[in-house]
Parts: sequence; structure tokens; C-alpha cells
Amino acid sequence: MVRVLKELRPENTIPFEMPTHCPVCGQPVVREKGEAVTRCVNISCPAILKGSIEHWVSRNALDIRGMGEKVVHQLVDKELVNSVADLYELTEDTLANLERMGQKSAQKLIEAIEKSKSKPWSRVLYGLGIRHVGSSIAQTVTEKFDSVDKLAAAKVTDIEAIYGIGVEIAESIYKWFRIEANQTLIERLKNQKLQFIEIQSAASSNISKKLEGKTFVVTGTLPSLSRDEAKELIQKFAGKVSNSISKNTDYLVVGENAGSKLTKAEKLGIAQLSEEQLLEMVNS
DNA sequence: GAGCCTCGAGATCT
DNA sequence: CTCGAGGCTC
Repeated sequence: MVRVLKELRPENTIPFEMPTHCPVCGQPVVREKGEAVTRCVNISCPAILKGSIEHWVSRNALDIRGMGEKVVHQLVDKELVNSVADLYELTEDTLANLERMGQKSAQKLIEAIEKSKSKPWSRVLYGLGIRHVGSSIAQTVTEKFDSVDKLAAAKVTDIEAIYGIGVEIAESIYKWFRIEANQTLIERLKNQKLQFIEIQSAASSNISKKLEGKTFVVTGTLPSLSRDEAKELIQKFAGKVSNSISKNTDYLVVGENAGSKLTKAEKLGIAQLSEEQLLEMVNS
């Protein structure tokens, strides 16, 4: 890709101009120190909005099924949605009027939006799209700050005190909560009954570490668990999940239509488990 | 029934 | 990232 561009250029002498304004909304862009790129920081820029909504609905965030790229773009372009909080005020009829959407899809989508309200605080935090806060950091942060109110009130040094979190992330979170638009967003989402407090279920607070020290890889289609559910289950019991087979893999959980991972595991003589056997390991 | 959209899975690289 | 399957609209 880069090579092609160079070849197309008559001489390699044309300097690449760093954009000073957002190509989509025309607002000035900002370059953070130490970064090689500029970013649009206009919170109502359509491009930023689309990105943040796509992130909010994504698998590891609020997991709103049926809300794909096309739907998000339509909602933003028609100005039906100006922030993620607006998603919770959409009606079935509004959705059914979108291109390529019928009553049935609209109904399913409304259900998926409703369902997202029960997603845990860690996913909500990840969904907010704070710079440097990915799903793993969000998980770590919510283990120490079990509600937004506590996190919003925390000083940089409080956040930085968490093992595995440095100044950069701590400052990023701290700054995010000082922005007024973000504060009102949180208020709206609270009223819409999103989860901002970690519910300590009796099961998770006192769970055994049965799989501690073991590394798993999942392949194929399992009879009842989805891939992510299987991963979550393993992690819940302190096991590690990897995406590829290596000498360090302890078990391969095998489902229907397993591919090259099974072949490789056989070659390395790695123990195999069925979904049923995995469940037995954690339930025994 | 064709085409559109979303989603899961494997492969591959970093 | 790319492919293919499945569900839904039109």
C-alpha cells in the first residue's frame, strides 16, 4: 500500500502535509504530544460520532446485535442519533423506516438495545471509548473502582495506584471526566438505566481458581457455548486463553469443524477437551 | 428469489 | 483481513 503510493508519486519530494482541519467536519484538529497523527476532537463531528457509536455497540462493549455499520451511518446522517444516549430513545417505528430495515429487524434491534442495559459496568466503561482504555484496562479499573461515581471522583494518583496502570492512562481517564459533555452523557445513561455499579454476584466474589496456571485454546464450533462464552468461562476460573497453539498450550477445547489448530495440537501432543469435559473441570 | 447486511470463524501478522 | 453462512428486505 505504502509502496504503491510512493510509486504513483512522480518524485519522493512531495512532503506529506499534516492536516490542520478535519476533512469531515472542518474543525481544527489536535495533535497530542509524542503522537505522529492529528485527531479531530469535535464531539459532534459525524465521523467521530459514527466511530464512537460503532464502538459502543461492538461485541466487547455493549454488544448490540443487528446494529451494524449501515444502520449507524443512517442514524447519524439523518440526525436521529447525536450521542450514544440517543440510542436508548429510539422507537421501533423510527428504526423500521430506515433503509433495508423492516418491522422484524426493528423489533429485534430494540430488544438488543434493551438487553444492553444489563451489561456490566466494565463493558460500559470500555464502551465510552476513553483513550487508552481498552476492554482489558476497563476490566482492571472497574475491579478497583466499582462505580462511576468513585472513578469520576478519583485523582490521577488514585487511578495510577492500580497495578498495571501508568500516568498516561490515569490522566486520560481523569481528563475525560472533567469534560462537561461527558458528565451529562453519564447522567443521561444513568437515567436510562445502564449499569454504573459493579454487581458483586455471590458466585463471582467467591469463585475457585480451578484453571489457574493452565492455558487454553478454543477451536471449532462448540455445542452450546459460543467462542466468547467459552473464553469468559475459562477466564472466570483463572485460566488463560490464547488464540494460537504453542508448546505453552495445556488444553485445546475442540468443537465441530475444527481446522488447522487441531492438526497442530495433534502434532505437539496437546491434550484435547470437549465442551462437556471443560464444563466438568470447572464444575467438579 | 436475489441481493443486502451482519456475524462467526480461521489465518496471518505484529 | 477474508470468506461463507444465515436472516431479512424488497
